[in-house]
Amino acid sequence: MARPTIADIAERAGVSKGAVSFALNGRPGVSEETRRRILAVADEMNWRPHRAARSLGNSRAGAVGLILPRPARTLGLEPFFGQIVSGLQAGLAEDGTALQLLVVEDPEAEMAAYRSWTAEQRVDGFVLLDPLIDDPRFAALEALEVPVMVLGGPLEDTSLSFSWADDSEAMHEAVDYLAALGHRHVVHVAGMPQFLHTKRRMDVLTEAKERHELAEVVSIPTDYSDSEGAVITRRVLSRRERPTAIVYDSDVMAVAGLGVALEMGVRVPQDLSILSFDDSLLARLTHPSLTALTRDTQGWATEAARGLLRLIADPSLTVRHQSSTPVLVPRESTAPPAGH
Amino acid sequence: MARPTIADIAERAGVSKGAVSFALNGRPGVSEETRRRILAVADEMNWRPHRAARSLGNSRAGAVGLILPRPARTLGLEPFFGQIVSGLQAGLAEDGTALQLLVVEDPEAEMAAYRSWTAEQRVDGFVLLDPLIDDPRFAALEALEVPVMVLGGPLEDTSLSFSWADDSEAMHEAVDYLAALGHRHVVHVAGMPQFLHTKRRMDVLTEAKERHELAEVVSIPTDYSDSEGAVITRRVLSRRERPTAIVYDSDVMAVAGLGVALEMGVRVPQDLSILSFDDSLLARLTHPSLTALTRDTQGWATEAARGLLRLIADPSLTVRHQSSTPVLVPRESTAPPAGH
DNA sequence: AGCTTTTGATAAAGCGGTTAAGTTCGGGCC
DNA sequence: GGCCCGAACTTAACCGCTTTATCAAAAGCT
Repeated sequence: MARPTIADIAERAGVSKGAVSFALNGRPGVSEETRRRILAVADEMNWRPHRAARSLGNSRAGAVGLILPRPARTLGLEPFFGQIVSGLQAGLAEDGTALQLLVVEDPEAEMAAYRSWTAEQRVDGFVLLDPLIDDPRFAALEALEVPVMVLGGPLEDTSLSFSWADDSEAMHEAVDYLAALGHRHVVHVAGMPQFLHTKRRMDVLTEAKERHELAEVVSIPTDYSDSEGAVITRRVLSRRERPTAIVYDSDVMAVAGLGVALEMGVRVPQDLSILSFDDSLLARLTHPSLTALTRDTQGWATEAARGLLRLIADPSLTVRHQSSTPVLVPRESTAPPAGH
Repeated sequence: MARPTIADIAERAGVSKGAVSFALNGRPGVSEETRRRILAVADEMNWRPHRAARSLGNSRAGAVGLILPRPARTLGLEPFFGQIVSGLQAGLAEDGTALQLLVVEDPEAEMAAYRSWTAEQRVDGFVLLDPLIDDPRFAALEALEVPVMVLGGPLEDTSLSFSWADDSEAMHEAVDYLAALGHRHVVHVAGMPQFLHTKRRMDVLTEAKERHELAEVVSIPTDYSDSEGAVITRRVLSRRERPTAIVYDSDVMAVAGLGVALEMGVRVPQDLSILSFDDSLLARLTHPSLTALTRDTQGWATEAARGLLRLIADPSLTVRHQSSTPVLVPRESTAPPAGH
């Protein structure tokens, strides 16, 4: 038989459609006995709710959107995305909510997608990655009045919910560690400067210079690509006065940087310490393996997903969640500088 | 104003709901003039079709499912998935179709998801990864009568559509190359033996032994993890008679293997050639960089997505598409064996 | 002119659920 | 006994869009 509908069940169980709906959704209006009978029939007929029909009725799409404004290839390159996606997925699955993915090429397309998915009621909410400084998306999304969970923060001047990890604290830990090892010349190969977390990391570095009386501390922004990571590394290692330590904002760049060091005959960690502000298989597989700030990205995303579900259930909420601070995992790529 | 519906448009344009529907969907039943007027009104009111409502009517969900039976963390580890996902996405986006992702822990959950998503009409079709030998999913999916595009093949004894790349041919190229360099002892660190493509690669190797009169050729199956890759490598490099070349079925394992070689003081490529049957950033970032069989994974997925869309439009079709064969890209990790 | 087609539009019936608003009925209470 | 009430169901409207049946008017044909 084709898909059974609640009408079929109703007929078979000898009750009305309404009663079936009550029974199946566990709400009052039917006796326990009737409920059991209806459930038995539904089960026997192998009934499943029709998503679209349900959505039409109660205006819940049963899905949330993740829109990534990145060149499509980065998705395959940055392990970060895979972890985020599977983490979100795990959190949403608890509720039977689906994750809809869209990769777009530019910010305009991203905004257009938020608008159309909202208008089409395709999703019940969005997850937003990489909040920017003065992010124009915030106001637009607030105007759309759609539940949004931002992965990053903390955010001010917005009613959007967010889940953040304390990058500043983590960066402190990293710099303190390098300073304790005796490093005085540190370069920070940063990510995109418009990203909120990039800025926060850079700020910590500036401040650390005074605190630890470091001789040199520079943050150099990049686009996160391995090639820029390599270029910058080559440049700073070519200067008369080399840094003795480099902090990279992603493991991809750190690995690229390590490659440049080897290529230039700079020994790691004897001549140069390398620290990655992002951990993944990549950081563990290299030789020497990379000291990294590690965190449970997947768990973070799962938490965020749960928050978003709460938000969808009660849009008046504002969820502000702090996940665990990244932790320094020392590996082989860091050591005291030569002559220390 | 809240979401405008076609009823609002109809009222404003002074026509019936039906006429509006005809006009918006570009089908006959309204005059050109009326159509333009209706479209103008719709545009002005910023109307968007309500997905659920549309789906209810014509039973198209406007989404396809990708269900991954993997431990969630692999998603973040294997660049392969990111490329597949973004590739599929690109193909589906051309049609406004969405991609729904689900990561499940085991094959039972996978099958359950196929069933429930089909029953709930949540998706119009599925993309299937990693076809197995005598894959039990095929029959189940055929029984569900839902459009399916398998990434892999070629498949026999099934009506499912597939898009494949010629692994055998690629493996031939790899082995021929190693043989030409003078290698006689080759180890193949394979993937999961139940995977169709793993088997095909292993078969080629067996056959190549005779063709090239190689002294030793073994395929050792693994679970694709970096740790197994490392363990196997350590084992074969510890034997009295070492292989002079190792072919890895994934770049993650190849990188892990490279690490073991370095750790054991085995020089690459002087003492050992390493070839990866999978290319990504990973293979390029290591030192030495890895010779790899490379292919346009993303493009492959995009093609497959298009095929699936055709299939959804006309379920009587069977799409059998062959994408380009992986190509050998020599890098620094391969060379003639010592003393050759 | 008289009749059949074609064209352009309408009204209404779903699609498969949810839900507000009845309807029945048995029981408790005065 | 009459009245009121809550529990257990039923009815029917509705969600937004598609589609079929219907119809009036214009156009085509002999």
